[in-house]
Amino acid sequence: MTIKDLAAQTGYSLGTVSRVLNHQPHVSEQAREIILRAAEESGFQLNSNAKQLKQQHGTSILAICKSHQNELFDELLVSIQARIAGGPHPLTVDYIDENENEVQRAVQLCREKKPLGVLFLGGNQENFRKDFPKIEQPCVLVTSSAAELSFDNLSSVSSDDVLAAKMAIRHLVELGHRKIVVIGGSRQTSDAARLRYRGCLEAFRECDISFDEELDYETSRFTYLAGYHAAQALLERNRAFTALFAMSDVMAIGAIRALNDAGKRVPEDVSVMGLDGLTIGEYTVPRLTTVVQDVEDLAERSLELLRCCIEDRGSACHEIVPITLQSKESTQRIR
Amino acid sequence: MTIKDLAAQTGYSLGTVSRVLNHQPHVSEQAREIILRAAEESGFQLNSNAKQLKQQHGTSILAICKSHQNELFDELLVSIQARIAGGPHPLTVDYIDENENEVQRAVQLCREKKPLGVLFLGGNQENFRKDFPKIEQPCVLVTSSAAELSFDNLSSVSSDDVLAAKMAIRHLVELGHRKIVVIGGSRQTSDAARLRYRGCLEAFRECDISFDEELDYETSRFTYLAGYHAAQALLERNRAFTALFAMSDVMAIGAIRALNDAGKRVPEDVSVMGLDGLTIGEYTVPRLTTVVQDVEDLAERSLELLRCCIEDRGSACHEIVPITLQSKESTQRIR
DNA sequence: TTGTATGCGTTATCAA
DNA sequence: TTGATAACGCATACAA
Repeated sequence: MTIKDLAAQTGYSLGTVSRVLNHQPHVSEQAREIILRAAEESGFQLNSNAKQLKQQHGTSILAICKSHQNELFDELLVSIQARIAGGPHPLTVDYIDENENEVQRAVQLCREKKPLGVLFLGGNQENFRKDFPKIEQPCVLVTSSAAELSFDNLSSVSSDDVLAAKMAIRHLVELGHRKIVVIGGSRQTSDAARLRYRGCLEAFRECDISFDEELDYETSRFTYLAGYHAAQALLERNRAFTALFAMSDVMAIGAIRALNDAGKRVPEDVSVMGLDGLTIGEYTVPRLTTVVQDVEDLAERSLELLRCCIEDRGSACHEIVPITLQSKESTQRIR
Repeated sequence: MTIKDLAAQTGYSLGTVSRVLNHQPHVSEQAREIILRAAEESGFQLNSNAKQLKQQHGTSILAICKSHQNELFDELLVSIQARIAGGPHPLTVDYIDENENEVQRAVQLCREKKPLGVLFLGGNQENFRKDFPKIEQPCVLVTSSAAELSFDNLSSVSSDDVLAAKMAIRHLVELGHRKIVVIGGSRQTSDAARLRYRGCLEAFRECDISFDEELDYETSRFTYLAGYHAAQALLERNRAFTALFAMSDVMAIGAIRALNDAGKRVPEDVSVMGLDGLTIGEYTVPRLTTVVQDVEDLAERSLELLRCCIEDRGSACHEIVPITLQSKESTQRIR
């Protein structure tokens, strides 16, 4: 079934059918009605390959999701999908491993599929610096800032990672904790981890609290299991900490489980803080105290920035969305 | 950059360049080498729209994921993506709401994108019965059986839902529980919910346990929050139950939180069982006793069935993957 | 082994 | 307002 068939069927020409199907003007009401009805009845769909070949660009928005493990990205995707659903620009999601190069992948997909724009869920500055110039489409880096990169087709929407970590540490300090350990991502491969680590150090200095970068910090991947192991490693060092800050909720939940298994109660023996504000954190026992990145905000602003670049040819800009500390049950004042 | 440019650049003709790029025989080693190198250097990518327009079919596998909320599907997607990555058939994921008609959506996407095959993550028999005949591509329904539908291009890979629910109830009964309540999905819209409900009833009858379909059952969506509310509703009825079975881990985790908030301890006061075997269940406090659907198995068999239909033109078949009961900490023998 | 020519389904330009 | 026609980039049948 092609528009040619539809033309033959309705007695109109190819051109008229195409115009009707694209909601263009200069078509008689009668033609519009007849053709639309015929299309409806036969369940006709334009062939997007032909359409896009002709138009030299696709119609979809591409989302490249780095590490499906990070549940924050899942929640972001839900929100993005919900906003985009029903609209003219379907979302295509491409998942890649934490270790793959998201920018190279994007370069390939852009050449191949010519999407209208690209959303990067997570990403590494180094990769962008090297390969991003090959991309022409408007892009938005989500959850990480691209301000320093200053490409004119790369916007970004992120939280202030330094501040987020600072807020977490400060909260623990305000509760009277002075012996605090930290679980975080690899500072080499994750921008977020690097910035949050900096936030921790600044907060410690600010509050005049000692922190041994070797003994009080443990590197972990962003998974429950890695968080679990990291907490175990910290326990084995016998640093007698009263509080633990994990750079992501997933790690924090893994850590709480490890503490429990080691006979420590949370929050009575150890206060635990997370960062992200995942839904699951509201249902754990105890509920997780965390610094919330507003998923709805991130999704909304990302799409708005992308839309603005695509439709209005606006130029790149970099937004920081506000974060909030949500004090729940996994932290308490030291006795 | 098109193969025309590449032809001009290397001095060969369009046809030769195309043959090289498609790894066809009847090309001299020299031509192959020169053209491949030129393509490499310029980072050339075939235009997939033109290619697919010509070939009359796409190259990708389409996954339609119903309800992103269900974390089991997320885990499945990770596993599927991992298996498919790097292969010749990229995965395109399309998320739709729990209430949308996945088959109509598939019909549209199949006409438009002509994928090689379709994976349905979740689905409703009714929808298939009505609209599936419009689809020509080989498809696999994952997590739900399509045996009764008997379309010759629709395979399925699923767990035995009736048995899974039976195993859960039996386990609780073996621990001495006789007052058991159940949280489940809507039996109208979810096949899994309907079958699991049947399993519950059979187990109750088998064990000669009374179960009031009105008072001991609560319908819930497959989310933490809905599980939470469902448990609250059950508590308010004062049925004095000692065990609760939730038809999904997500609901179970929500229910545990509600029980805690109501001052009930799990498992001391109430034993709770889930179903799915999500990763998060290993990290909750207490760890969740559950009936595990093997995600790796489901993913592996689904892709294999699809591959077999696509490449070897095999016919549809319906597999059941084994499930296992994993007894953890959220259930205990009644005192 | 290589080159040439045709058509895939659409959009867009131009003439009617 | 409509219809004819030329491209879009590629695969492929056929000719050389």
